[in-house]
Amino acid sequence: MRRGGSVAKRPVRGFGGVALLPTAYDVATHAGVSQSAVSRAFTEGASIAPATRDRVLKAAAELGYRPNLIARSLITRQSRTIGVVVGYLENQFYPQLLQALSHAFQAEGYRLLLFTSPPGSGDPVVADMLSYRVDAVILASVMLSSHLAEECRAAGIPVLLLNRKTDSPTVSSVTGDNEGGGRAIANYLLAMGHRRFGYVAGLESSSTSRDREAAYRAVLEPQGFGVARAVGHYDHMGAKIATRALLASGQAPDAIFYANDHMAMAGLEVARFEFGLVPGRDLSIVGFDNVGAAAWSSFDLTTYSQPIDHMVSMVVGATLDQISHPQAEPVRAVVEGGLIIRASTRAPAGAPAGAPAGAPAGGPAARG
Amino acid sequence: MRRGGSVAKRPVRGFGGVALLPTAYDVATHAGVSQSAVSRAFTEGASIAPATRDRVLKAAAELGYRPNLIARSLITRQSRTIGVVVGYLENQFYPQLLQALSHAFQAEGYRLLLFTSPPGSGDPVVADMLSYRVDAVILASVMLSSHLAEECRAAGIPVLLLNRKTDSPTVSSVTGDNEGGGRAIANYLLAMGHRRFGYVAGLESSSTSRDREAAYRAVLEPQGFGVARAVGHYDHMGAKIATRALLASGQAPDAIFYANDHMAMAGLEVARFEFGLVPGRDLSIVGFDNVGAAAWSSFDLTTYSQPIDHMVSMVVGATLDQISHPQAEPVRAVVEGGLIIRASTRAPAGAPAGAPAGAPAGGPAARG
DNA sequence: TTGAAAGCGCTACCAG
DNA sequence: CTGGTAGCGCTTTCAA
Repeated sequence: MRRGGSVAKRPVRGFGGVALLPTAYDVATHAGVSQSAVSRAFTEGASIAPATRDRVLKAAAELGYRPNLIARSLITRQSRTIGVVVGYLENQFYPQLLQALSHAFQAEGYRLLLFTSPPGSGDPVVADMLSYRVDAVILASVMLSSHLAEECRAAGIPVLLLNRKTDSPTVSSVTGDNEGGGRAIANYLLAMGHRRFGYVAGLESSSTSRDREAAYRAVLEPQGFGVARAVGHYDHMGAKIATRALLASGQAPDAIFYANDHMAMAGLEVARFEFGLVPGRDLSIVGFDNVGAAAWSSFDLTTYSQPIDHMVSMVVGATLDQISHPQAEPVRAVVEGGLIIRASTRAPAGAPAGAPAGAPAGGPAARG
Repeated sequence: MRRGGSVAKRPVRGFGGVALLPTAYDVATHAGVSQSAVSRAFTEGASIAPATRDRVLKAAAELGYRPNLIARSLITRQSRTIGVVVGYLENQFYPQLLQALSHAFQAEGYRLLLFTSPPGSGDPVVADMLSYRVDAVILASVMLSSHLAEECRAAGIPVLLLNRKTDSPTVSSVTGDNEGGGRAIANYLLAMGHRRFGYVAGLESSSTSRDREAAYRAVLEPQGFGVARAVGHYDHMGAKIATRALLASGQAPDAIFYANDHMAMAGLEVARFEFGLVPGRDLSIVGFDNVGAAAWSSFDLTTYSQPIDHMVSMVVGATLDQISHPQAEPVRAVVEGGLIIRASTRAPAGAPAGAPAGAPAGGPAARG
């Protein structure tokens, strides 16, 4: 006997005074069918007569019933929940990514369980994603300890890295085209006549920053050009400090590539407001990501785009694949972007610095 | 008999080839205790002998066992999950809020289930938070249909509005001090000698925008000053268009208050780059929120702060209260901010426009 | 302090 | 197509 057995129009109040939601059992009684029938009525493609179904749905609506996804998860062993770990949301790229991820997964019937890694605490907080039985884990811009990766693997939970790579062969990753971007930027700056180059790294530990820098140098150094270098820690203030160091040096670079737009915007401000330089005339500043604010007139930043929608659709696809085929090979996708030329870089002789922005070149592509 | 009855060192592989995680039952067998004992070992303050507990924990570690929170939720009727609905993350205020919320709730042992409302689709997506049995719902910057609010109430799920109010007496809310901010801004602009005022609203439907405007007008209009007005739709481009309309008019305002920083930054760009005006000299521009970028040198924006940490700790406290005392009165907290004076507003005669930024005045406070 | 047993609300498998 | 029945993995009585 359940709760005194009576069926109420509205959620029954339990003995503690807390509201109890109606269950499939209540609906069944109300509709005069079995509890199984109620389950079927709410299961896509289940074998149930339309009439029965309608009767159940009507009863459910009257009682304000909704299937309890917790109970469903317990038996289906699918929580329809994706654990997402993001680091810092200051860099606009990540909120944009998060929003796109959320929409894309919602469209597939999944929800995001959000985990932010507070400064110090790495794994411990993240680790209990496993207790929540998320169907997959997506790590955007966070260190993944190999221990956690191993635990996820052991638990059969797919791990996907977004905008980050790892050496571990068991985890999939989706990144922008760091190599292509670094090369494109170097070539473009060379073509614009620059000869003194700088690079502001994100974090030394970041594969993303390293890959961009390596590709940039791979173009410049063979031609005999050195690259002045500073570390901006992916941070607004850090990038300002790095820029000051670069610009205050004897042979200050007149072309600086930043590991991302977030830092490039900070650098541009230092050049403009502290050194009185005009970006696009006295020096060129280039970022990476093409975040929304890069297009604002305060920055008008030349950058290499990371097409968020493509990256997200790629990672969603890979995630769903990994969920349905746990033994599938991990994916390592590189999504091409394109050089977006704006006013922060020197224009070719004869053209005004503030020339119209170029369209992104190239589309998405997966590469081995 | 479970799964053939054998206990493995590592997660057993089920028949479908999918990894099955060890259960409390497996751990019990391995440790030579009952399954109840395993449960107790993982329950804070349960009655269990230290020796037993250690034995269980050791066995659990060997098997890689983690309690299944889904199963726990089913019986405790607490998912330890908070549903958070955010609208658009372009405005940096919301990522900041989200990050702070996430950290604060994580510290209390709760996780955030993220729901973003795709343009168009309002309730439907959000509605299945109820199916996920979230312990509470926090709505930041999203319309709450009274229908959904009612459903939550019926389900006994507390609803909290963050940075937004409603007329419904059953939902709690935590907002910044829109009235105090609007007044402070008006008084400050008056004191700086402005006589032609403008306001750029967010959305007409937004209580936040309306409250700020009303307070602003309540100071200005009794003194005989009108307020030119445009709607920026809380959007970068919308704010630019609104600003153009204001500045192109015959009697253009020389002091414009924007419903938030996100729009104020756009407006400042229009004034500076399209109208050749120098903010802080030719006109004053004021925002609301004090987002991170407001302090960047490109904007150096005078604004009224919404102290995120205080708002978040307030909403977390209220949420936990509502969860543990479902019949508690809804909270309506207003968190005071302070006027942050930067270079985007005209300085008093004699002082340079780019005077050092002032410190926020006043601290947090809850008011009825 | 401990183990056995009874569910939480649901899905999935049976017969019918 | 339908109703019964057996669990999913856990917490929580209840006796011992």
